[in-house]
Amino acid sequence: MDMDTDENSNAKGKEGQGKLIMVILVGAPGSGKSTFCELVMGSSSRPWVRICQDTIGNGKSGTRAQCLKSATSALNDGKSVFVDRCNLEIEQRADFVKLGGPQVDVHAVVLDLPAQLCISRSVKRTGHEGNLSGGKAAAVVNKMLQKKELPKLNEGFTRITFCHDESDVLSAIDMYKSLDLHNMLPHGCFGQKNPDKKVQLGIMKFLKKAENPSKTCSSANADKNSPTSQPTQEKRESCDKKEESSCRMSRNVAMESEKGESPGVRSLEGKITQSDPPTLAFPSISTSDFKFSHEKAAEIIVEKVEEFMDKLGNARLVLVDLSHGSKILSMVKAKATEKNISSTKFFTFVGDITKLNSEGGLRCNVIANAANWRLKPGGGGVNAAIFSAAGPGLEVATKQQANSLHPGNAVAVQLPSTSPLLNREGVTHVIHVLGPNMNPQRPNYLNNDYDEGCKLLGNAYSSLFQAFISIVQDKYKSVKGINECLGSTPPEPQKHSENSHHKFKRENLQNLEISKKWKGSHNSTEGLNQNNNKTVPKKSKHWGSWAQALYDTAMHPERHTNSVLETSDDVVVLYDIYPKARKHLLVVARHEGLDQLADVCTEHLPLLRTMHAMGLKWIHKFFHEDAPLVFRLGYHSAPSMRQLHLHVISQDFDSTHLKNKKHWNSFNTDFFRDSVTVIDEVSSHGKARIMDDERLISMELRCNRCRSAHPNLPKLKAHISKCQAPFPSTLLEDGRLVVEPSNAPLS
DNA sequence: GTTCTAGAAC
DNA sequence: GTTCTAGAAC
Repeated sequence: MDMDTDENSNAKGKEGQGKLIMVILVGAPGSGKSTFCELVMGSSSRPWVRICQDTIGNGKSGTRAQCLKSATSALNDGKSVFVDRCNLEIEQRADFVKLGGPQVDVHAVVLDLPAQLCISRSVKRTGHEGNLSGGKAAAVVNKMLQKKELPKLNEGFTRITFCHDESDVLSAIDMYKSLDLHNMLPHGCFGQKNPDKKVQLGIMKFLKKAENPSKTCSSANADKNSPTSQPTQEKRESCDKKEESSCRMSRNVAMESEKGESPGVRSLEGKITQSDPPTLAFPSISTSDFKFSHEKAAEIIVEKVEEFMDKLGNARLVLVDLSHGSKILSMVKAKATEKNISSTKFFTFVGDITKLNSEGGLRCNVIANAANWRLKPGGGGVNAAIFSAAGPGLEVATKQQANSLHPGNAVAVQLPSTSPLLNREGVTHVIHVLGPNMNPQRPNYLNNDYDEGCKLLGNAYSSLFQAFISIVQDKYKSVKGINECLGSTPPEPQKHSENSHHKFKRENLQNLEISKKWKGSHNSTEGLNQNNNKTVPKKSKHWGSWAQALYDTAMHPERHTNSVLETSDDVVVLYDIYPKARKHLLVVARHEGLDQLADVCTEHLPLLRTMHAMGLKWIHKFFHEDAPLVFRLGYHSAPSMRQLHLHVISQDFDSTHLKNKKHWNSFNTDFFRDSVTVIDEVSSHGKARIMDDERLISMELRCNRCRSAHPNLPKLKAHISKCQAPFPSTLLEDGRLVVEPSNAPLS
């Protein structure tokens, strides 16, 4: 977070000279709003008035209207104003924002501190005016945080400062303290950590979070910055003040909990703080539904844990299992003891991985999920439990990272700010891991090939632990979107951006994350992409001579009468000369300059609909003349041939021209953009989503019906010629698959 | 987009 | 030895 007040205030000082400031504090009870105001007002040369809804009612509870009135009159008196109320929802702050104008800058200061901390402060609070104390505090804070809507500039704020921890808060206090009557703070968004993902997609930008200057300017506070950290230490080491004792404590925690004794409700006592060591809780991978040998798995777990010991720093790994009699836990524990692995850094724990904090008193900022290859909720066991506990946001956030996972890989997903798993359990990331499968009933069955299986399981744990270490090493290394903050000056934007970008790319590859890009045509976006994300291809693409055939046909259909089936003002229809299925034709747009899907925007919607309708018309012709076929209509994310063309292709893929992986995957992964989806996306976002990641094309070969994997193309082709499984449900939705009416429903 | 072909994988 | 993939050239 940029708290570089000297430089910024000098630079912008003149701009808003003499203006008043209204600071709308945003934060749950116990987040420190009142303290913030008091500390600023205690030593500021600018006249401030604090409007506090808790006190304004003179004993009764105050109202928003009273606060508004009071704020207005303070501003009229030439005073700057703190609006000291929770203001967590847009609606709650809207009327205050309206008071801004030429004479008044409206700022938000967001005290987005850990829920646990707010709760513990609220519980302990005695002299607070709001009288929110006692056991109800936790419930109230949690409820309020569920509704939290982080402020955005487009609500009318000129500046938003996000504070995520004590040191952010102290820096922000210093910054506001330093304001006299004349200087102002630069406009924009500062310190945001969890941008709105939906918006982020549109203008994704990888940006290193700038070094936090507060670390230097308030270093004196940093050490004692832990009124929050003290209780934990005291609690954990209550029987012995010495360092070594914490090892024993940790071991005790593990051992005791396995006997069913809860270590306590630390969350409500405020014992859980940011100073808790970073902890990864993970289930045993592959030993449950995937029926992997427990003995072999235990061996691998301990081996991998040992391998990562030195890289952990103060971080911890915890193997979690729901059951008390867990065979895998006792095996792992025995082997770990045998190998003298530090029980501070690694221990086992019995409990529900989605309730480790609230029920087990074990704070884990990262948990691993034994995911399925599709990274979807459901199934059962840990996967179902984690997706359910995390709320729908996890699926959305996961989708933004990857569509699928190969055995042996892991992908880390940051939980959205609304996730109950984050707010209740303090889990910031879920790392999905896919292990090897020894269950013939499940995908990627290894047929008891334990050579391969052990290798994959080892890889799975390596990927998991590495992903965890990456999260710990730099919690700000994650993608930072800038959404509405565009146009504002990001704090020290160039300082580390390139470095972190490379790091991020490395991680991406390692984790097999598949990035989804919206190739925007907004100027601002392109500028950013060019500067900061070199992986986004430029809009203008060079087309080889062999790529011009469709363009030529579209522009001069009269020269191609032998191949063209139909011509209209907008499109030409022709058979693909190298059909990849029994029926494969192309509907080619005739608009000059419309080379590919990436060039399509809102103005082309009518054209897209025309192309789709033309495709359907021809499909219906085939229905009358051929064996029952199923069709799909769509575009390649990155076509080889110039000129926008819609593929209309039957789903048998029975063709000698289908010869390689690219042929298959270009029609059977997300690289293929369904026409229906494209029209939806262009309608709602103005652009279609482009998925031209090479990894999609090199993905394993999977049957388009039963999704079984096959080692090479001939084997896949042999399989699909026989497979009669129903198509995946996602394809059956919204008319992506076109089936002859008499032949429906598919099953 | 395809064809050709070296060499990896079986 | 044969099958299959993947990169270069067009």
